[in-house]
Amino acid sequence: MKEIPVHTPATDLLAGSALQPIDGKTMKVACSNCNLRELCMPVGLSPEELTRIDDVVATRRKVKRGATLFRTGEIFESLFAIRTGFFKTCIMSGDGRDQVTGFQMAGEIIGLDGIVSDRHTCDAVALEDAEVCVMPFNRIGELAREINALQHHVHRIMSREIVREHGVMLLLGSMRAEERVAAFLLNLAQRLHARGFSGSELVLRMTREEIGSYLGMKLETVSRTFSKFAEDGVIEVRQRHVRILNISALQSIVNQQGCN
Amino acid sequence: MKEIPVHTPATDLLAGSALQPIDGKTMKVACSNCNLRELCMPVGLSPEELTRIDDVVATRRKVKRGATLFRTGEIFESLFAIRTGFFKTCIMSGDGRDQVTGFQMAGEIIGLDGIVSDRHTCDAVALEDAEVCVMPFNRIGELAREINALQHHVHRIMSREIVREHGVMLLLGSMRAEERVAAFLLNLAQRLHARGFSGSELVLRMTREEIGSYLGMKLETVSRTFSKFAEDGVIEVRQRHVRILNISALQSIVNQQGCN
DNA sequence: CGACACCTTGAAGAGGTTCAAGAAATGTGG
DNA sequence: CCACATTTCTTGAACCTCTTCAAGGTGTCG
Repeated sequence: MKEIPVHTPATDLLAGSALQPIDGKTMKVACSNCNLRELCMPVGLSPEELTRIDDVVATRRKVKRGATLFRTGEIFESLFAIRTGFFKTCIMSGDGRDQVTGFQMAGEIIGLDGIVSDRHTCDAVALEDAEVCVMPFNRIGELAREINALQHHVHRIMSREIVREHGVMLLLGSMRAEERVAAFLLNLAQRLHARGFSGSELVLRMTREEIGSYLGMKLETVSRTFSKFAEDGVIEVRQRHVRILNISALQSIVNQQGCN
Repeated sequence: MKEIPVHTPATDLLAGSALQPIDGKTMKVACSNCNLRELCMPVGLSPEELTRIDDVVATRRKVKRGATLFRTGEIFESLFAIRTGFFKTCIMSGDGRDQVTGFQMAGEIIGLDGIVSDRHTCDAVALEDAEVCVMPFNRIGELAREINALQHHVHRIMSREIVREHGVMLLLGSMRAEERVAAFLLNLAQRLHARGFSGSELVLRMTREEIGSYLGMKLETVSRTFSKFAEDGVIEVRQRHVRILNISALQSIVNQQGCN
């Protein structure tokens, strides 16, 4: 794994404050030499463009485990790129029903839901200590007008989220419990793998209940399904540590056309 | 029964042809004097901007009932604004599972899913004879760079779709059958009402099976639920004609916190 | 008018939920 | 650092909702 010039993390002091490099250079928030750049920013930019892109990130912000990055109803001003940590987003219907709409990890962008109404429409909760890049949306807009690649990138990110949600609808609408869990594990593994982690050794950052909410099933069913997979030798489960022993078995579970 | 405001249909002659104003003025495809403009285009534009926006629409296209506007895998080039008619979008997983991801009506935009990969990732099927405005995406991009309101509008449309899908996830993930159907009917009624139709007199353009796919349940369950609502005097059903008799009853069904 | 697609309804069955209890991990405060 | 409280996870058993299978009815279109 490529070693990265570690950015001195924005100190807690800086967190949440706007646009105040503490000592001019070393603390400067910069996409241009961020190791996650390829995940959250467009590729193939000219050096000048790259430098300008740095201006998209106004500041960084730390979020402690259990704290919210933003909450339903709050004014939307910025998108957030996750640098480290793990989030869930969830919406709550009037009657107190809760639905996890996604789990997000390093390099992913959250906050897109807030654009339409200038207010956030879901909560973003850190499932482990996290740090995000704060990207004021109007600044993104300005730059996107000048840098074609950035404009297209913003469109692609939003489109990607739409497509992802189509996949979730397929999962929720037509898969049975075992298929859902298998698909969930495969998806997590694939995303972690893309970030340089093991593709078979997962540490779940969320509870069974949160998984269940996301997958549209009860926590007991999630637990039972894990146990079943473990009995079948497909995975190994010790609390939140999951090891995938037979990835193709998982894949065929997903594809086995359960209910129609 | 209120008589429905019929939109002056674009003549058959123009339909489908590319960019060929038949007599210079009257046939010109134009957003600036389209009665659906407020639904699919930004408001508050200057007259000049309005004129330029007309260039977004390259042409119109008619789609017969049952035909597809686009299909999974096809190259993505344009977004489509629905002028008349009714569509469903659906994805198909590798193993042949089918999932309806949405129903779209006049003034709504389809094709956003294709941006991320330059290919469509779902099928759009007309459920009744339809006509759409074809808006080449690169042209939208160019104009958005110059007209701030358009840029923001594009972002809002995509964000709105993301938020809509969050709602579907809530529905699929946490509602029971009766709640889903009630929510579905209310949503349809509300959207039709916003377009000047009756908010209580619906004509369903889709089959029970398509409703079921969208709501994650079997067609028989959809049918049974309709019957149940009818018995309870909440709606009246005659095939695809549904009349909402007690809208607040429907609303309380949705909010009655079924399973958690 | 007849073929076909669509819708309704019943009865049996399965998958997932609910309720409950106990075990394992995690965090807290003394 | 240990004991205790709390949260999280697992597992069992009964129950319920929705599905499945089946048959008949209704509407529509060539």
